[in-house]
Amino acid sequence: MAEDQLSRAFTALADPTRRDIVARLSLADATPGQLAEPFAMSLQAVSKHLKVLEEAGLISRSRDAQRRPCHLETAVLDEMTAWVDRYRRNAEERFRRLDAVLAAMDDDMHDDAHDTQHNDEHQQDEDEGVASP
Amino acid sequence: MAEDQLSRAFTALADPTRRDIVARLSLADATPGQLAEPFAMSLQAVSKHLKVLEEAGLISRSRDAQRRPCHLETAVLDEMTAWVDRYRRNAEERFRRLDAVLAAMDDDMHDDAHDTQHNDEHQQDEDEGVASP
DNA sequence: GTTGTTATCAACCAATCGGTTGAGAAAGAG
DNA sequence: CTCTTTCTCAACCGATTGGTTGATAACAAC
Repeated sequence: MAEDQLSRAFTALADPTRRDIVARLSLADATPGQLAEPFAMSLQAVSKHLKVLEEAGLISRSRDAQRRPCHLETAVLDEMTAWVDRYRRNAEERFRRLDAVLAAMDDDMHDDAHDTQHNDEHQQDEDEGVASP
Repeated sequence: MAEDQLSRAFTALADPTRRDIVARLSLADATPGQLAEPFAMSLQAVSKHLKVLEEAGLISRSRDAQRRPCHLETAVLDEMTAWVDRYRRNAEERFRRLDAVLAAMDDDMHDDAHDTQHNDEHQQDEDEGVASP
């Protein structure tokens, strides 16, 4: 299964039922019973979904008599946007540089034959070590 | 399986191997062979991962002789951050209002007994309709 | 043509996922 | 105490996942 935090978080949000739960918890805390009500599935199934969300760190649960109200935690959501945004920015920065190179080549076409050395596809820093099997 | 775009995208990034591929593609386009090289798994396995990423709309593939260079697409990454950020903001805005209510209650303690009606947990707009089974 | 390289397709397999039902724990109400 | 409500745990089931190996397609090089 998904071993690390980020894998658990993405796995959790990969399910539309769980995304709907997160969407509703963003508006108000709710008990498993309240969360299960609009779905055409058993309370036990929703309970499993909540467990997945909790183990991903996306929600926390307190206690109120028999009830176990669920609360959305935003820290892991932050980590997710940070990850996605980092690589989106990497890519867009790369495209921006490529556009600049193409523009320079276009200039040379109209200008003269300069010795342009365009040097895209260079390596940068890297984290998230090579995935282990 | 994951039927909608967002589910496919989150599912795709739920796997550490695929996240590593995305990370490297954010720096430079690469062929399946180049992408498979650092992994301790077969080229066929990586080819499957690329198929998942492609069907999620996260990468596109062109053609160069036998090679099928992969290119990271940023549009779906944008949709993912948009989704996550929306509900993170919902939650944080809600917490901010709750803090305000608590501060007002604290004021009343020091002030006098006013007829404060604090009205959190109200409903807002909602999309992502109730998930179908 | 044949050979070599690159990548995908197909079939298989163990493990996981998302649901079910049934039993039981935990707490308030009579 | 018993009864009800709320929720979780356990066992089961079919479908999907993530890997494997083997065959094959597509193209370059010879």
